[in-house]
This record gives sequence, structure tokens and C-alpha cells, in this order.
Amino acid sequence: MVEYRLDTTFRALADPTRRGMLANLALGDKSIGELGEPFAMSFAGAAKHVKVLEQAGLVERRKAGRKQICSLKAEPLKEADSWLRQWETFWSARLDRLQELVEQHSKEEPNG
Amino acid sequence: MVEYRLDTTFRALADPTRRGMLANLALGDKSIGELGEPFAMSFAGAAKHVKVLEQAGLVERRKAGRKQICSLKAEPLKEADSWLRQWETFWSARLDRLQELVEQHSKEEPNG
DNA sequence: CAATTGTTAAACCAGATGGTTGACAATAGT
DNA sequence: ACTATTGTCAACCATCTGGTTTAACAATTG
Repeated sequence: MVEYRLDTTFRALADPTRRGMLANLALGDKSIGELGEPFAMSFAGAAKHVKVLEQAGLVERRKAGRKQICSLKAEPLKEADSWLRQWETFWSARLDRLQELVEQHSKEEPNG
Repeated sequence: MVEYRLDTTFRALADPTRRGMLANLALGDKSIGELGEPFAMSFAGAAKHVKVLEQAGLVERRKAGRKQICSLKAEPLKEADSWLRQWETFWSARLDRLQELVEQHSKEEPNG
């Protein structure tokens, strides 16, 4: 369903600069210049990061005069979270024994 | 706290082969050969993916005779999920108006 | 039309990724 | 000891990344 999008979403999130930009956008819309400002980086460099976020569907741009205002689009984050929650049982301590049971079933070689 | 680990975790998840391997591991422990089998890929290629997962702390290996059995470690997934849930309010429809309010506060230029 | 501001695009670089092949090591079975 | 199985490692390749600089384009202001 959204499998193909997980690639770009997770990739976009794999960079601290981009996560920082998202955090910044959470406080309100920002221009590309404003987004890049905290990161001691060239404008073009910041613009590349924004483009990655945009291609992942995490930010949307709209023109406002000569600026382009970026706003957060959380939908892909929701999808990524949905995917991650599939694994909830595996980090839930109460179900550690379930995992052990699964192991018992697939285990073929005895080990000491 | 775990910020540095988010980099490697999200990156590891950004590849469909590796997500597939994780899904496979959820069914029980597997050797590297078994993990690579479904992907029509050289053994060495699969081993590289496993290494990425291992460095992200998502799989753990233990020797069992001449095989090395990989098992799922969900802790980093939990951390990634915790990070994502910070954004829950932004994809929750009920709080769309909150986002609008934030926008109002940071907005400086009127747009038509 | 010119100056300023905001953004895009292109060329370039070092390093990482995803993949291959081939040589090698270690274990299990005969 | 030999062979088959399982895995490691290094070399190699094409492509992507994250970053730079520089130049060009677009829109607003004057």
C-alpha cells in the first residue's frame, strides 16, 4: 500500500539536519532560508535537504510573494509510525516469551 | 539520548530488502543465507544488508556450529517509534486546528 | 530598468551505498 | 584428509549523499 513511500520517508528521517528542520516546522511554517539558518550550512545545501523532505511528502511549499513557505505534512510520519507499530509486540516485555516460543518452532539445531 | 541512534535506525529501515529481512526474522531466527534467499541476490550482498541491520542494533548474531543465527532486536524500533509519536498531534485530525493556530502565530506576511 | 532578496540549478568533490565477483576460513559429514 | 556448507573479506563498479561554490532566474521594491 504505502510500502514504496516508506523508503523515502525513512531515508528522509535518517538525517539529523532534516529531523531538525521538521522540528522547526512543527513550530510554524518557515521559508527555506529560515529552515537552513540554524545549521551553519550554505543556502543551497539547506535547499537540498528541504527537497529531500519535499520528495518524501513531509513538507509542502506554497508561494508567498518572493518567498516559498514550507509547511509540515505529517501524513508520511503517520504511515511510518503505523509500520513501526507492527513490531510493538516485539519490544513489549510481556511478549518476550512469545518470541521465545517462535524461536522454539523455527529452531532446528541444538546449541550449547 | 538516543538521537544518534535514530540516524542508523531510520537508515536501516529505508531499504525494502532490509525491512523484508526484519519481517522474516519476526517469524523466527534465521541464518544469513536464509535471510538473503528470498531476494535473488548474492550471499555477500545479503550479508552486507545484515551487517547494516546489525550495526543499527536491529539484529543480533550468535554462533551455532558453522551457522550464525540472526535474531530480531526490537529496541531500536521502539526508540524510532517513540520519536515518531512526538508528531502524533500533527497527523491527528482533531488537532488540525491546533496546527492552524501555530501557523497564525508565526505568520508574518499576509497571503491571498 | 536597476537593486535587492529568495530560490533554483549546475558543476564539482569526498565519501557512503548497493551490488557484484573471487579468494579465503571455519565447521560438519563422510 | 577431503568435500560441501556457511560465512568473511577485499576489490571493484555505478550510483547516491551531503556538502561546497558559482552563476542564473524570479519577484518585490524603488
